[in-house]
Amino acid sequence: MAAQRPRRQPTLDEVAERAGVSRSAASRVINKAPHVSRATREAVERAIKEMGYLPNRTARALATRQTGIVALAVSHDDPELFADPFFAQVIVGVSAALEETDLHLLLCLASSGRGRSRLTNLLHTRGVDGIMLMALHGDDPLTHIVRRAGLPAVYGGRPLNFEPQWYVDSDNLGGARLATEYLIGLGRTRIVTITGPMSTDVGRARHRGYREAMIMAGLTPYATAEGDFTETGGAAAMKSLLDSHPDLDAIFAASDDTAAGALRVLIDAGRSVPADVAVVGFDDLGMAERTDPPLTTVHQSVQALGREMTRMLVDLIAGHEPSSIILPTKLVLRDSA
Amino acid sequence: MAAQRPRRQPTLDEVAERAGVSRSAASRVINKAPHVSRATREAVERAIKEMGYLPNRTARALATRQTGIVALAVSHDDPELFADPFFAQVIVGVSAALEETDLHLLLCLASSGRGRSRLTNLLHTRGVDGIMLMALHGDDPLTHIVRRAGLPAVYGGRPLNFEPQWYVDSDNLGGARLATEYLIGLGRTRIVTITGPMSTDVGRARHRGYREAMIMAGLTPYATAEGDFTETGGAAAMKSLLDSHPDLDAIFAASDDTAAGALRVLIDAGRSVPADVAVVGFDDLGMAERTDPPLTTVHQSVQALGREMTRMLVDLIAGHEPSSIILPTKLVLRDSA
DNA sequence: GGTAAAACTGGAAGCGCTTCCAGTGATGTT
DNA sequence: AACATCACTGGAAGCGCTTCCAGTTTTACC
Repeated sequence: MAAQRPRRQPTLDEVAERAGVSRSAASRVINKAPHVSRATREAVERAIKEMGYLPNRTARALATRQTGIVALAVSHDDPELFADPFFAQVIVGVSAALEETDLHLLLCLASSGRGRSRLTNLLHTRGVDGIMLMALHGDDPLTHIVRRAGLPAVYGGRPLNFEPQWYVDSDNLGGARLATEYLIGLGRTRIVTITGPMSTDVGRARHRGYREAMIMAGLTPYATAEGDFTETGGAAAMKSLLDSHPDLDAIFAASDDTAAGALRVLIDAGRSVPADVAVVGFDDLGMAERTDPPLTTVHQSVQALGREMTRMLVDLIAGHEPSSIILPTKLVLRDSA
Repeated sequence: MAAQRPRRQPTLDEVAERAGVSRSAASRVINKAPHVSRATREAVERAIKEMGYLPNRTARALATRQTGIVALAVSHDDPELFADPFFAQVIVGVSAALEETDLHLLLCLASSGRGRSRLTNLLHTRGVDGIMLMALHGDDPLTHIVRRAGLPAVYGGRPLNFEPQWYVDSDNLGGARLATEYLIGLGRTRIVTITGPMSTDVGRARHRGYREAMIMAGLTPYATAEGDFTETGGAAAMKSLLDSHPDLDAIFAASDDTAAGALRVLIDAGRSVPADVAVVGFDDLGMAERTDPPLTTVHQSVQALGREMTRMLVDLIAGHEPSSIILPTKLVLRDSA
């Protein structure tokens, strides 16, 4: 048995006929437009209720040139990246914000070439009213496509190469500085950092925060190893740092995963945390509570990121002029520092 | 400065005019319909290329009554549930499958009442061509709505109250049996289980698998405590089991989070794992590798779940008659048992 | 009571596409 | 040579809604 044939939804014409008014009148009451007499409105409302009428989205979209859908695009070569809890949090934030509107969320994991061209097509064919972009790599062609499509667009996090007109970002620089200053305040001086990929803005900003804090405190940045935000990357970096600077006494890791990897290596090397080596991470997306010892880390509010991106996009679509936002980060003290 | 005005996309009429043919002819070549002469096709194709024409999605949707969008709905009261890595994996699977089609994914976190009514509206207004439903609680009104809307629908996991016509599910029963049999094979006899919520089908199926394995082996199910799939829930259940059955020698936990909580309590209570107590979890979504000791667990392929749901829905939309699927689970041996 | 302005109304023209249909010319069959 | 058949074509009628506009009624005000 196939899906049961739905009984056809009534159309506006039918509603109008039943209410004994013209289609335009009916349309006006549905859209709460002015110039509708009380009698007309009530007749139409009654007919709507009786017939269970709901306006057809597509038809309305065609007439108004508004789809009522916004896209969230995660453009990254590795589809598994999406498994990072970061995105789930973004989506929770986005959804919460959309719930206060009439917009729906279209999710686009544009990893492959095909995925990207599908997204491009979606934009060019006016399949959505606006787009939120995340995790672009530096010279993502999507950037140009979005521009050329002239579609309202907001960025989550800044791409490396250019400053988008509208973006929401966490205060990575400030957070990194905060973390490093805290380590300095603890009396540590041989503070090293494991960065994220230097090919990303996040990676660079968090590194820069570390350097600035060190220099402002009159210390020299003790050592740097590049990680990739992953646990294994963190472990590898930790090993090489331990080799080259065995006397290090604190670490600022650019992500909690990185920190977790570092932590493991440190323990294995017989260092006690935080007594011998203090460790601070970045993100605070759950993982930080589950390391051993629990991780002191810089908290960023990812749901807020999603929420603010959405609000910004909604504003943009409504024709307003929002301004970009940087969300504060804060230090969360646990046991690793 | 507002988003730059996009230069208007050319329409089919304009393409037809440029190619010197009628609109219907142009439409035919775009849709690769028959009855198009070579000359016509080439003229139209040239015009399309020259003008950079792309058919307007909405207009096409109105004419064909197909939106080219499918929904994935997560209907659950707690929006945070979505943060569970499970859903990210589902989405990766869904996206991969959709990439081979011309469909896009609309994601609907229908937690609040408002969220649900927005979803309802989306369905009734024919905003999507089909829907995948997940995480419904027993008597979710969505079920009826979907039915009434007569929309192609597939379920991810079975709801408690009824067997949907089309669903994809992991073999929870079989997995639980596998886990328990393994513990039995280890020579354990005082095997307890911490279940998921008994108000869910997953919870019940995994419990039933445990009981069946025990009974088939001639053992009596030693003790059961109800958990809620979370780490804290697992810890609480573990405590009470340890109280009432201090001599237990193995645990089948209905999820890895549950197992992690149990593990913590066991270690704190001075039991060694797996020597004193063997522990097996369920899910294998990353967490299992990070517990101490790493968790022996039942692996379910969540990406496959997403992928198969999608394929099933696509089939359904195409008018075919797919059949429901149960995906095998398998035991992954690590150190906890 | 007369006028100007305002409120209301329905007809009609879109939005950009698909698809049915009747008509044309080309091809094939006896 | 007459006929049926087929591929092709463009006109026209949708899909279900919004919105402009011109006309009609009401209201407000002197």
